[in-house]
Formats: sequence, structure tokens, C-alpha cells
Amino acid sequence: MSGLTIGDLAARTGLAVSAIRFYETHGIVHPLRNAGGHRRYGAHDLRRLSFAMIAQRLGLPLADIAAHMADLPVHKAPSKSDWARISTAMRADLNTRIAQLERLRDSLDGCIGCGCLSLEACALYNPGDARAAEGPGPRTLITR
Amino acid sequence: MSGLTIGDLAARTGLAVSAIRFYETHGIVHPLRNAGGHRRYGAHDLRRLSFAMIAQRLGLPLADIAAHMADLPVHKAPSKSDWARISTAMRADLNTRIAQLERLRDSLDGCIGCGCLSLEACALYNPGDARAAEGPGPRTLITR
DNA sequence: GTAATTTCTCAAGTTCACTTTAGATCAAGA
DNA sequence: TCTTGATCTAAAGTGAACTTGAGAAATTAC
Repeated sequence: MSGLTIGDLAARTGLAVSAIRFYETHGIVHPLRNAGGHRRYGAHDLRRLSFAMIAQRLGLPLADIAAHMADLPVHKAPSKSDWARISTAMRADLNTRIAQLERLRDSLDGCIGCGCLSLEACALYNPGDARAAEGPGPRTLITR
Repeated sequence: MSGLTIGDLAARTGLAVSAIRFYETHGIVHPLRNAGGHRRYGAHDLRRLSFAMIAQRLGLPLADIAAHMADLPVHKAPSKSDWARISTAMRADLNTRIAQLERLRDSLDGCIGCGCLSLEACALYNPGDARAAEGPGPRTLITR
């Protein structure tokens, strides 16, 4: 009677149970525990997970998503304005990303068939962003 | 007098020397060796690297890029039609990706302010793609 | 009440895309 | 020639995002 099990959540979101536990360690969900120590989730957790999944599709790293979510109330359902604030921020990210890809496509259109890809001349090659000095580890595939 | 050193290539592409060696293990470049065993690159290697960097910006995994490049001549400059073939394939990927993001944005537009994000109703949440059963390891952030 | 599921924790493994380290060799400038 | 800097190889480390495995306890189904 008091909430969803982790299995329920997995079934509804399509996520693996292990993934949901992993997300918990990153602060994306905050389940309560029942008498036996099992996690119990509410509808707000379902929303938080959905939101995280959407944000991931936009290419945001988990840490960023968690940071966004940190502003939301933990055990209560967030208000409309809570979601609106985050959604709006995400919409901006999305538009930036779309614009980047479109620029890339247009450059590619200009290049197809020319075979140039010369480092000095090609617009595709020189996107003008600073790629250097991002530290160790794999770089994010799509530059944000 | 016979070609560029790995340092030259790094300077021109902005890649780390170690990254260029790593790409070699994936078949993206195929340098020759001088008498002392040092790598020597030609202009075609520069083009191959540029192309790989562009493809990465599009979110293609290295393995896919290498597969595309496998069709190109290794030690000669590729022909115009070689590049055109690959570029065209990439353009299609790009357009698919842009369309996905636009759908996502439009859905988000419909949702901003409503605060729903309900799993059953929200178009954002149910992208209709099969997310399950992709095996171990991290999943690619952006679904191709 | 017993068997079958599910869940628990915690540590270790996996993939991708690289970087770092170590010790040795090669190349180039003063 | 000497020395500084670039390059070599091979192995191990890194960060993100999870998964897998083991052994135990809780829950559910019959």
C-alpha cells in the first residue's frame, strides 16, 4: 500500500533494477524503506526518473542532471513551476544542440563531392571551439 | 623529407599524440615508419583524422568510423567519389539525429508548464524505441 | 508452510575513448 | 659532440555509466 517496489519502477521505466539503484547513489531518486529494508518509491520518483532519462537523451551527463534535480523537493511531488524551470533550461540546451548539428550538416553539404577536407580551408574541420585541455578520461562525444 | 611526424599531426589536428597512436590501433591511420622506427604520415592521414574527428562530433563510435574508413585506400589519397560516398552516408545520420532532437524539443514545448511528465501520457517519456537488452557496458548517451 | 521470486549490500567487472607512466631509443640544434 | 626534446613500446590507469556476482534476507505465490 505504500509505494512502488524497485521492480515496479523498472517495469514502468524500462530501466534495469541495477540502474535505478545506481541512480540513487547519484541522488536522482530518494526512496524510503519499508520494515524489511526494501526500497519503496512514490510517483515523484517515477517522474524524476523519466526526467533523467529524457535529459540523458539530450546528452547531459548524469552529474549535471543530478545537479538540476537537486533543486527539486525530494519526497514531495514537485510543483508545476519546479518542472517548468528545469524544462525551460533543458529546452535551451536542446536548441543549442540542434543548431550545432544543423551548422555541421550545412558545412557537410558544402563539402560533399569536393573531397577537400583540408585542415586550413574546411569549415567542417574548424568548428572554432577549444578542444584542447579538457583533462584525462574520455571526452564527451558531442561537444556541449 | 618524407612526411609528417606524429607531433606535426598532433599540432595540426589538435589531437594528443597518444590519441593519434590510439587511432592507429583502430585502423583510422596507417603511418609508414622511417629508418629509426618513427611514424611518418602523409596528407591523406591528416584528412582521415579530420574526417574521424568530424564523425565523432556526430556521435559515431570509433568502431563505426573505422568501418566507414575501411573502404578508403590506405596509403593513397582517396578520390573525390570516395569522400562523397562517406560524406553522404554521414549526412543521412546527421539528418536523422536532427529530426530526433526536434521531435524531442517539440514534445518538450508541449510539456513545459504542464508539469505532467506522466509515464503513460507524456510523449517525451515514451519515445517508442527499444531501450532494453543492449548488453553490458555503458549505453551510448544519444540513441542513434 | 514451503518454494520461488525479489530484493538487499558490496565489490568487482565491462565498454569506450583515451591518458599516463616508465624506461629506452632517435633526431636535431648549439 | 653533447644535450635536449621527440618518439618508441607496453602496460596500467581514468571516468562515465552501468552490469554482474555472491550470499543472505524479505516477499509472494501456491
